[in-house]
Amino acid sequence: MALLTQAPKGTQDLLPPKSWNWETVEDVMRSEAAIHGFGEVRTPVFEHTELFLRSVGDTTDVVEKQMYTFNDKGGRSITLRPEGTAGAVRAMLEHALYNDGLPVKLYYLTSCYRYEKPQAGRLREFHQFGVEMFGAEAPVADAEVICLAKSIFDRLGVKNLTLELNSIGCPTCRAKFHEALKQYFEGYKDELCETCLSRLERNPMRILDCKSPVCSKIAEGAPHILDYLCDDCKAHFEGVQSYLTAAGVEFVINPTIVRGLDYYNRTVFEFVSNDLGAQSTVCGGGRYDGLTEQMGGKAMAGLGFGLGMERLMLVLEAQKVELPAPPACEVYIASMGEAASKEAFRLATELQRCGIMAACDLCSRGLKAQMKYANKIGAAFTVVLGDDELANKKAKMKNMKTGEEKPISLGEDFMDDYLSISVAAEDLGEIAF
RNA sequence: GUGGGUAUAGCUUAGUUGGUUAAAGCGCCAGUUUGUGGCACUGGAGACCGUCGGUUCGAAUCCGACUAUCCACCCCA
Repeated sequence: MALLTQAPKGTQDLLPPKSWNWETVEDVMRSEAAIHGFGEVRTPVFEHTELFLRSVGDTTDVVEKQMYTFNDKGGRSITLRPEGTAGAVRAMLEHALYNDGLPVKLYYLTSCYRYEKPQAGRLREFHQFGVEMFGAEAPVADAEVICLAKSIFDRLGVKNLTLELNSIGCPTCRAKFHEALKQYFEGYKDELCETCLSRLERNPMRILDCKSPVCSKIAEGAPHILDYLCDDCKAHFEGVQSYLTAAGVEFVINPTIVRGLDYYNRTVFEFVSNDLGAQSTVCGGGRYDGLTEQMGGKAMAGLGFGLGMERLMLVLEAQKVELPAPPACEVYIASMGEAASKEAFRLATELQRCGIMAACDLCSRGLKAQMKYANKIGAAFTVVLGDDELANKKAKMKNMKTGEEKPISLGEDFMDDYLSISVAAEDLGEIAF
């Protein structure tokens, strides 16, 4: 029974008026993306499973245990996208967008799916705003992408976000670093937690990220990746920092940032908030220069980020950030009797055709109930229609804030009268549309 | 996947040591001189007390399992 009346675990319905807040935030994102020259890409919710194995990495947790994978009726292995980058890269390569000039700049606002145990800021269906840039190798590109995220937060008025920055080098310098890490942690084999012991062989960098007090204490003395960067990677990382500084963007270097998706190299970054629970990363991203080639396409530099919509909304809520109120009804046309009901509907329709938010009775309610309803939906004006008004082709338009009533024609002058009354009220500051 | 908290109207909650028709506020609907909202008053609808099973003469209340939800680990956005 609950199957029929309860949304699946880890999913959420988005309802008014909250959905209005989402629209507002999404509008800011679209607008900032456009300002920075990014165009929207919409890719399928599902892709061939192989795509994620190759891009995200077949030993990552995301791929190993969190994907919604199934066989379709044609026997293909299909997966609901667990993140946005893979599909965007695939689409970019498939349609050879690099022929349109470089860099290619794309953004998306989509749902993603991961089979995890839900908790604060972590759902099975969640939504990401993300951007991807291809064909730009210079450090300034990293800064541009980071600045785009930053400008979204700034425009929304989000406070207390820390930009944490790191470089995880290229495959060459990372190999040396892995060796150094292994040597260091081998010395603490008896003290490391169980998961970290298994990480020691597979991916020692992850130990740096462990939250257990013992491991993180040990990790404090571990070698820093930054000391192992090759000359090119070092120069690139310094370049990114200098461009960020030039743009006035503050950041802190956090050598423990380790992204859990295999495709990252060089620059990685996160925007973290104290207003969230354990899932404190609102936005995370970085560079993935080898990815296009690894996916069998043209070798191109690439970078981008994903920004969690649900987490951002949680931060906005926690910080009580003021967002614009949903648009309210401008005028409600009440009516008594069938003839008046038709006239009310006709007038409401006429107003709506002019882009004015108008409403009339749809529930056959009494006048008093209609007025109550008008008040409830925040109508700035009401017009009451009865037999007298129909006979005289004249009615009164009431300003719900001041209670003042002004005559309005029901004939050809209706729109003119309506506009002059509403504009006058707006000029007086009595209402605001 | 592992651990802990919670589960009573749409929402927020009360429910005494198990004891009749499970309560309140908000919200919703309708009235309070049959043509005017906000305020106030009156009334109404709305709950198989998460589900199943057990203990008992009797369970919202005690026990167990399951499910959902929240939080943390893990992982990440």
